[in-house]
Amino acid sequence: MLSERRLQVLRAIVQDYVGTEEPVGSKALTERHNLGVSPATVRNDMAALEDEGFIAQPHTSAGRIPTDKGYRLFVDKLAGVKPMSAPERRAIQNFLEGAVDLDDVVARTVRLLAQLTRQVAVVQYPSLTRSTVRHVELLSLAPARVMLVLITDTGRVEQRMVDCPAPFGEASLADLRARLNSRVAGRRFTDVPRLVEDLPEAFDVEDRGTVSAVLSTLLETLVEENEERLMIGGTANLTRFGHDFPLVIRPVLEALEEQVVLLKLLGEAKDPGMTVRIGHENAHEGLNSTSVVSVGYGSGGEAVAKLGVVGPTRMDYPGTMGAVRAVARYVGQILAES
Amino acid sequence: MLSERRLQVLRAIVQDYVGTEEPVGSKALTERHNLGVSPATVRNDMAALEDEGFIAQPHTSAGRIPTDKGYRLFVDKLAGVKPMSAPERRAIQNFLEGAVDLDDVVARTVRLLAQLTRQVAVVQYPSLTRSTVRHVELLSLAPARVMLVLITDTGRVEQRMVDCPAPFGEASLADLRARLNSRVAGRRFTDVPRLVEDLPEAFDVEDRGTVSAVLSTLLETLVEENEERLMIGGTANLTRFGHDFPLVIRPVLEALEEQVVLLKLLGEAKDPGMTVRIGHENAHEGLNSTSVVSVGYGSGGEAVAKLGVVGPTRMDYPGTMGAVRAVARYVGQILAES
DNA sequence: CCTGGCACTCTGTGTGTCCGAGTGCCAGCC
DNA sequence: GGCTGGCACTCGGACACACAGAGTGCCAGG
Repeated sequence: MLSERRLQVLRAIVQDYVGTEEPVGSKALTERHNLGVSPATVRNDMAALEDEGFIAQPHTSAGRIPTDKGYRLFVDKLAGVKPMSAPERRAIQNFLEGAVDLDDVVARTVRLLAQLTRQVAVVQYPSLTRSTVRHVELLSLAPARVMLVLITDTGRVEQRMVDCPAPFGEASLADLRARLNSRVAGRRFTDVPRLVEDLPEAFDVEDRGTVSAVLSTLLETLVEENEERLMIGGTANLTRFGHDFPLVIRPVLEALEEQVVLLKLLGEAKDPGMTVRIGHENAHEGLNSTSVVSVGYGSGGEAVAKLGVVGPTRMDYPGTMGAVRAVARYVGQILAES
Repeated sequence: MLSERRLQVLRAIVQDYVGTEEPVGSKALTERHNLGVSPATVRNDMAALEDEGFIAQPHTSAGRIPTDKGYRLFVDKLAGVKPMSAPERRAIQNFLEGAVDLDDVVARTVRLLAQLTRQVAVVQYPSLTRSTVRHVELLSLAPARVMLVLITDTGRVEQRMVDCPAPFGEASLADLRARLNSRVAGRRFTDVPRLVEDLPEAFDVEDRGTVSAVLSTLLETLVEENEERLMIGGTANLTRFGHDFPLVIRPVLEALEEQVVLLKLLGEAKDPGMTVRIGHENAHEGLNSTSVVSVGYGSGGEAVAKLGVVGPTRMDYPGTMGAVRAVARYVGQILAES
């Protein structure tokens, strides 16, 4: 196990490197943090930390920079989450409260996160699978064409076309609409399948085909997780990435355009609390030089989606985590209220 | 007026510079394009072109690069639009035909444009103001709360909450729904206001407040142009921008995140055909080193929205314009079919 | 176990030189 | 009058080199 002082040295290295973006040497360390020991001692500690793989030298006779493993230890053991100040919290709340609809909530959240962390923000739309049905609407657009509109408790609206196997009268449609809503309104998505299972039986034989078609489209919509949308913002912050610009930034931009990748990224974070994935811990190769801080958020106690930021591994972890957590909390509140 | 040969020289300079990204000198020009004259002659022509402001030298004793004015002349007079090849056209069509809904159409269009042009693609969602109403749905969510859902002919769905001044019964709601739809379904947005003007009069006094509230929300939704959304993609292509990377790319990324800026950008292009804005012709400062190629598209003959690409002023204009035009045409087809 | 000292190793920077590409101009030619 | 070849000039990029500065590892002594 590493001695207490060595951990302190590691912490100091991470902090300085994050601040200066430059490899940090033993002398500078002793000057800026009063460790109470000489540079020579620190050098010994550094050598030990390097042996353990927590820090590395870009080249001989340069200072040290933390490795992914070093950041990991820093995040897990050496640093907490820096809480937002009261004025900051108030600002967050004010900014989010101005939102007029779900799109706006998400858009504002992205902006806010990007601004607070000065990094790339990613916000997933509240997921369908965990929310509840507010209302299902059926519209007859043509004799054999029905439009299905699903409205969720988070204010999200999904619409689908249904081609009917047989013409479907307005009366039947109204009947189906009423029966459907009385069964599923207010219920969780996961409960819907068994609640509507026997619904076709209540209809005349000639209508059952259409009813089944509508129901299966509804169920499809409910489980269609890959339809999950997300919004990103703050990509301009990528320019603050580092010196070796184009090579690093390119794969990141590419990854950010792949919704699938991002959804997987957020989805992977199983931890109910905050998840930090550092450098190579990210499965996607293009993100190997980035860290992802993500957390679930939701209306009420339960998480319905994730949000987070993507930034260089050399990031201010405590501050970023604090901002992410605070934003998630307030977005949850806003969603619960609306 | 410039002689024919000088125009040829300008065209050659633009083509070479776009290809190599390096200032082009007189000797290289005569070698690669058989102009039938010697380098010395070309130098004289270059001097003339420089006097007129069509080309410039980065420094003395370097080759020339086109100025914004030079590109402008090139686009207006010297180059046409390069049509897509038949296989390319087929590929576009196939790719777009796989789309399942409006979001998907737009998403695919963005991807396609970004891939074809290897630049940043911007696609505006079909605008509300020019399209027609397919259906208006009203749902009663609480005694004094109605949700208004507007479905357009392009498949777009907008929803709004309406707070009613007085409780509103299901019967009245059904009545309003029926009357509303019989009047506005299939009509253009711009016609709606006068079509519903006298609608409140058909209702009991106690319901008129609510009817008015619903109507005014509907009208708001119809004219709310700033709610126009758009989708962008291919930002990874920004990395191919040039050498002086971060300085140029940063403002571009920032501009791209400002929907307002982009909408204005597309909106400014008044030309019914294709519009090309080169460098400083763009009002937004951050885009002064980019060119924007945009065009309207729409279901049926009429343009309902715009799409385009943003790239370095040093871009392949004929090819880009060809791709943009072709994509716009096919998207229009797809929208008309669905 | 810490410390001061010392020799060593790099990188980044600045200087000087050189080469080549490209220019502008001029005199001559068609 | 316009095109051409020739020539002197300029400037940026590449290369070599020296040098200062920061940082290291190691060792002997407290």
